[in-house]
Amino acid sequence: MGQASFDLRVWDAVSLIPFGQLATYGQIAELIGAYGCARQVGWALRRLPLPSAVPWHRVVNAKGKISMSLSREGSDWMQREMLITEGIPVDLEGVLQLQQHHWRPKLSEGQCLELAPQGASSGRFRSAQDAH
DNA sequence: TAGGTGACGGACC
DNA sequence: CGGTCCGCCACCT
Repeated sequence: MGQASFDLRVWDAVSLIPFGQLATYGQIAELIGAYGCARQVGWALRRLPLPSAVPWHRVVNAKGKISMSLSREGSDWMQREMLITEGIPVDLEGVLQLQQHHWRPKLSEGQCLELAPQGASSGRFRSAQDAH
């Protein structure tokens, strides 16, 4: 059950990203109180059924690139198309101008999620180092 | 069951 | 800039 709620929290956070803006995997992890779990955010998005109303395409890696991978079976290229349609230029390597479109969530928005239930606490996510 | 592989990220060179 | 390592942990042999 734990994983399902983690996925929902990720999808909820991603849904907050405004049109035309971008967030990183790590940023989403931090937003839901799972600092350091960027990799799992990627898995949660991988589990998102497509097509979806969740703006999953607005999540890129911290290097300012779309994470390209054959294992994505084309969703990476779809992501590129969707971002371009939103007015965010992306080159053929998946590189984009993260700084110019980076979403800076307002404190109030983040608080809503940080206070959200952390699931039945399977103890899977570090808490000791959350003191970031 | 052990080991390899990532939709990650940060440190370091 | 690029490349390597490492911590992380879900998934898949």
